[in-house]
Amino acid sequence: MLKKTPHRESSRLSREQRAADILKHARIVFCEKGYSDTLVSEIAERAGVVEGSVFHYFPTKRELLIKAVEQWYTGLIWDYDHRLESITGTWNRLRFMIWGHLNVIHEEPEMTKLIVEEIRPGPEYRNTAIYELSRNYTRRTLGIIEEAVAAGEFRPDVPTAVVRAMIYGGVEHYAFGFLHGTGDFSADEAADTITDLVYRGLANEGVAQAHMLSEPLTQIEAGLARLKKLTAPKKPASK
Amino acid sequence: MLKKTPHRESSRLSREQRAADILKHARIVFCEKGYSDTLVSEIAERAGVVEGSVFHYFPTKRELLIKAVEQWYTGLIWDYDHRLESITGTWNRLRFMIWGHLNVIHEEPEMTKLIVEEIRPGPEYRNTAIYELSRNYTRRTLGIIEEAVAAGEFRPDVPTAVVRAMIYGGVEHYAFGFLHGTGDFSADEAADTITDLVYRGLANEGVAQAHMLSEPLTQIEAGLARLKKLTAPKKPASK
Amino acid sequence: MLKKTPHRESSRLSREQRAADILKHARIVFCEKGYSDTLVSEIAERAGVVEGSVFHYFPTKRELLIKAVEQWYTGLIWDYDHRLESITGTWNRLRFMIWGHLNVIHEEPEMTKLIVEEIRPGPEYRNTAIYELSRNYTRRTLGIIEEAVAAGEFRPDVPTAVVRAMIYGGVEHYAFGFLHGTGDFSADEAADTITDLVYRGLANEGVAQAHMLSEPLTQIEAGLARLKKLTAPKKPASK
Amino acid sequence: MLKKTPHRESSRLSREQRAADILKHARIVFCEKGYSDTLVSEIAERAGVVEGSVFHYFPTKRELLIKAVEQWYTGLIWDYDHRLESITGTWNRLRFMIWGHLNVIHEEPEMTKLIVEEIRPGPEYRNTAIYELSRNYTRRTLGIIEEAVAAGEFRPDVPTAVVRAMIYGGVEHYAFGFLHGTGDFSADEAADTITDLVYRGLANEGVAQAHMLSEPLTQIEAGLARLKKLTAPKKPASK
DNA sequence: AATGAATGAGCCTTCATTCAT
DNA sequence: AATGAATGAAGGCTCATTCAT
Repeated sequence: MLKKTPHRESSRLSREQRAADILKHARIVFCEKGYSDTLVSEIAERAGVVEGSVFHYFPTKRELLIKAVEQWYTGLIWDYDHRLESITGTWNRLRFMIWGHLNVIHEEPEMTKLIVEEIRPGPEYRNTAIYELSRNYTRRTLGIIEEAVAAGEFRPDVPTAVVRAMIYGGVEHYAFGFLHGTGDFSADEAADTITDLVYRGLANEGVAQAHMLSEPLTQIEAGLARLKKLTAPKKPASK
Repeated sequence: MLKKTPHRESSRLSREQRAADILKHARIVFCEKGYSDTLVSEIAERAGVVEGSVFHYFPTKRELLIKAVEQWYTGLIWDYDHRLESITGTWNRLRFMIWGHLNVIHEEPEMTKLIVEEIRPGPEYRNTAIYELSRNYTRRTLGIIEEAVAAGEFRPDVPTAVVRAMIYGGVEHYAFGFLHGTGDFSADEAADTITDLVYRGLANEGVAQAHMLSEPLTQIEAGLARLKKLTAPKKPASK
Repeated sequence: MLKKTPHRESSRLSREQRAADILKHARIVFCEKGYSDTLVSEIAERAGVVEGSVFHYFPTKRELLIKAVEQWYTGLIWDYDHRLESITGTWNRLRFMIWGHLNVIHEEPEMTKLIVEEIRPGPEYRNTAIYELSRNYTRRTLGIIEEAVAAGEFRPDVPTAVVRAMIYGGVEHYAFGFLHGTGDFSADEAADTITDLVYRGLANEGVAQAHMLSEPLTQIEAGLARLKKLTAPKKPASK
Repeated sequence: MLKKTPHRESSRLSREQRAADILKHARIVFCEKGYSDTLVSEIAERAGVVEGSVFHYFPTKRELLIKAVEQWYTGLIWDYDHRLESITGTWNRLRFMIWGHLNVIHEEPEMTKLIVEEIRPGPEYRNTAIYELSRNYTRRTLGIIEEAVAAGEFRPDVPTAVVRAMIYGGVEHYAFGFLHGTGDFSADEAADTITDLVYRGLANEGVAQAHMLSEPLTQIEAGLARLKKLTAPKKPASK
């Protein structure tokens, strides 16, 4: 109750800590209310600072949104990217990419909506780290396909850009109802179905039979890998 | 208390004509500026009526948007639906559906953006004629696939909902860059590629043998699937 | 289904009937919604005419309100005024006036609110038939008091204007909570209490005892009169 | 997107000072024009701030009205309440309460109208500080009466709620004409008359004998009351 | 007499952003 | 670095009333 305390009692934080704090609360509020229903004043309030302070760290509300999502997305991509490394086999790797996307949508629908409906359509999307990260990440999918083509597992004339569009577009379209509060879906089941469809659509008929035989085996492999994960130490590196 | 001088010079139109007129101009302005940058006053001005008159016919700006898009969309669907009738053969019919979607995006990118970015994410989408029309229309695609399945042309276990998602989601994802001012695409070429991919993914050839060969493994698969169920529910990737 | 029917099928009514019809519906809507929440368009709709027609009969919405209330009020006053005639004795007549006011409030709270909160505070109140009717009616109360003064039953120096204010103001104040949805009251009990209080306040102490003795007797008289009403033919004259 | 140039020349005030300032000017304008003829923009202008600033402090125009009146009313009640303390004697204290009410109406008719015609009928009245203050204040009047009853100065069976209604309702009804620009009144004379009337109505003198004399009749009275109950409930006068 | 399309003035309200302190 | 009072441009929406037909 010392009257001399300058400004409030807000514990002195370093510039980075304060910014991160604001970012964290911004993300929460944006998720709860959506971009345009979010008031900067509410973010400020929850972060324990005044409105003006938010603008010290972030020039505009929009920038705040982008940075908040970027921060989250960076950790996410890093995580998934890392987990991909330990997976082998075209089918399994493809499935992981597809499952990952489905799973993020399922676990973090609000963040997904923010990206899909706010960030992406925005004019500045292409200058965003989200765009860059997302490009790099989906390129993994292309890489998997290209390797399969090189190995003769997939047809040599696969139109990779279209395939990528069908995978990611298909996943998002499939999950649209869930994102808008209608129904639910299983990421695992959907991942299996989609992977299968894609795999069949791309498979080289010349070697199709052999690979189709190996398909079930790779699934067993994948299942065992997941089981192994459960017995190993929990989440070794999360963000 | 306030005296009004109605009528000015604007010709007296019937309710329907006036409403249609306003709708037409609304569509133009919404396309040019997007929903939130559109002023009702500008729509009124272009339609040659005062702002109040717009609200005489449409209770809110949002309703005006929906009705304007609905009017356009109804004509569009009618047109495409009609053209489908004269096309025969699974591949051709499938291609027409895919090409149609690509073509609309290509020819009317602003209307597409309005639907994809404004109408669809809106809370009232499901009560919209657009939703209904669009459902009926995409059901044609399912119909084509189901008929091909019945005829033995496609595999019997095709997951139609996923296929539809991949077709329409794929198309929209593919055209995303174009919609946002980056690059262009050929509706015809893309239609060919996508149709091909889908057709191959669903076609029946060579599947029989593979299935017979893989049969002994299905029991192991089933067991693994049960294990997967047990490991999956625990949010593996939620930050 | 004859296409030639001019205008709608609205049965041709005489000017008076049409006006009365509009008035009736106006009263209903005004009661349901209050003055400012009532739309002229709704009155028109319920009366089966178009908006413009309402303004053929009544120059403004306000005038419509006043006329609607006047019509109702005229019948009401006529009714009560008529019933007063058959009542004798200062206490009984006073009680009837008080009970009447309480009873109207209790039976027609919406109309009461309209008069108290919309009509009376309005600038044109004094030019209203409601004002005139109401003045004439409350003058009955003054008459009763003056007669009692002349008869020596009440003190000679009774300030009649103040008494009237206390009676009517008191009744309205007492019923205020009920009018606004809080609680209820019994018109009969309140009438007894208020009449008693007024009577005592005005009674001539010189003859107080005698009259106080006769009080209970006049109540008996009144009660018998009411019982008689029940056995007689129902509502002989109700506008 | 829009650049603003804040501050102009208006001196920077503390939140409380600015709010109080706006409140003061709001009260003035509301009194001059009445609630609905008051423009928020005018209040802002007089207070030397922009319209938006008013809404920075008060969420709605209505809230502004309520707060403005509350501020005034609080001071008023405090003042009168304080002055009551130094007055002794039932008659004197009663008269002060009555005179006070009359006096406020006479000195601040606009504020009175605001309360009586805008605040009280409003749906939020019961959650208002005005309601609370007013309740507490009029309870003083009840206190005076109850003390007089306890002291044997007033009859033991005084119906306090009805008396309060008659006092306050009577005062307001009496002053109605003045409030609406017709005539004037003397707070002092009216206070005397009303106090006298009330006092006589409640005083104990001569009552004892009358009651003793009338005792045998009370049983008949009670019986009749029961009969009355049976006849009353049937809407006797509802048109 | 009846219609009903058209009016139009202006209200209340929003909220990201600024900058003197 | 942090504050927080002040901005201000505009925007959607209302609805009684008019008058050519």
